[in-house]
Amino acid sequence: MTTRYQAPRGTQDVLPEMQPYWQAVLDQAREVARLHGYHRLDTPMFEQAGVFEKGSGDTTDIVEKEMYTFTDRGEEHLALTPEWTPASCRAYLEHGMASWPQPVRLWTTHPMFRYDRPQKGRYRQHTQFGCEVIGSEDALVDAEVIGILWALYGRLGIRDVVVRLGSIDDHGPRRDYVQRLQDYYRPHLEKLSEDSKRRFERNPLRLLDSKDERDQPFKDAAPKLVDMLSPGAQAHHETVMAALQSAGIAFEIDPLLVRGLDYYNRTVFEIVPTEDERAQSTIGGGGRYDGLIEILGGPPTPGIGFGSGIERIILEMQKNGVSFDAAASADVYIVHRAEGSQPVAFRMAAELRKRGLSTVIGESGRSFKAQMRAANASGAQQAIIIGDDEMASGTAVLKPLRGDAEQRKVPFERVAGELGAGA
RNA sequence: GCAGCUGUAGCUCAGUUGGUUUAGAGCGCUGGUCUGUGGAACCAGAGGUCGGUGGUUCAAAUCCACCCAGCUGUACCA
Repeated sequence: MTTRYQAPRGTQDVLPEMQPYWQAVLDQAREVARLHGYHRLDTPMFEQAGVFEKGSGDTTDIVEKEMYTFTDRGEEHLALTPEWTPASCRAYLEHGMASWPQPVRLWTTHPMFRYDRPQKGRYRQHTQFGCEVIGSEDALVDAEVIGILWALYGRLGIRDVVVRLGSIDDHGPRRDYVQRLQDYYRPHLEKLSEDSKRRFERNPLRLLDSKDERDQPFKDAAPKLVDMLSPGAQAHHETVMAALQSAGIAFEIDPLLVRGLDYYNRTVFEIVPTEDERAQSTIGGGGRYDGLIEILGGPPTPGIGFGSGIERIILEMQKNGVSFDAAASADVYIVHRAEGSQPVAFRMAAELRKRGLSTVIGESGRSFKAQMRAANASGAQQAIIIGDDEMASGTAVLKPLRGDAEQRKVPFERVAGELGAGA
């Protein structure tokens, strides 16, 4: 018994029946990006690991526990892309995009790799639609990228989603806030969950994000960052909200929204289904990262962007009842069974394809009945029948498979012209 | 990472308190009834070491242990 191979844990095959969903998402993503004036950028599947270790932050879960890293034969320390933002910033610096007209608006669809526990909507390899705007600190750009996702989901038939919006201020003022937060929690430290005790030291902001029962009593009275933003961040936040409001984008302020990446400042957001309480239901999320380019060795340069998981978008589409008719696998199906019919069928198929008709040739050895069944199942509009009589007379039978039209005889050399003309 | 649930043909599932040698059904697939005409019907066939390994037993799909995979929640995140 040979072992049966299977797709690696957390990866999946996208079967033909699912391709219409992918095609729809990819098409609409491209269109929405175009409508907003974004340029496509593709980056490699893997990068020097430092891009993420420095860029994403080496205490983040993504880098600490989830990154696929490896050393190649040349002793280079590499990582499969776990998120796109640092990669796009690396490309921005490497290609001197600072000398392009600012800001630079970029988009992509890119596979992402994270070594975490697979579940529905959570995979070790998934694909994200991502947009980044580098070189602008305008709050209107924050609203713009949120608007891109909003437009995309709307075009794909996804209803009942809401933007969760927050601001986590700039890095400087945030230090003061974190101090206050720790002062608040310090007396209660013993009563907190184990996770939260750890958070207290390593990432105090996440204290507010806890879902543990024991931590709930302390959350309400805790100081909220959105209530004490620095003047600059406050004005920025208000501009974003006003813009979203004017565009009719449904959002709610989430004072507890803290995202897992170190580089975020000011605007952070997620888009979630209104009704769905699942842990991994977020379909898109992002935020501002004004310090990131500098961390990667560039000049101070503001930026903002998001990622949205295509697999999760498709799950939402299905929940919203979006479906696609099974596509016909051919326009024309050639049924043939006669001495010497193979070259005739083969050549006829080539002629038809030249005229743009997708054409499939039946299996030479099978009975007429079997081939006709296959022709019907293919969804083809027309069957072409070539048997002994046809070979003798040099004419093929054209049999419409869908309408009421009668079948007719057409000389071999005119078949492609007859069918192609109507196409 | 932690906790729980699940695992029998390609798919959806039956399988009685462990006990008849070749483990079943529907759908799908292939073929036939109809060696030249699809959609319907009928008939037949192929396809499973019952997730894997080891153990208990005269006997395991059924009981036990471990492993693998999927799902659910949680930590995180898209």
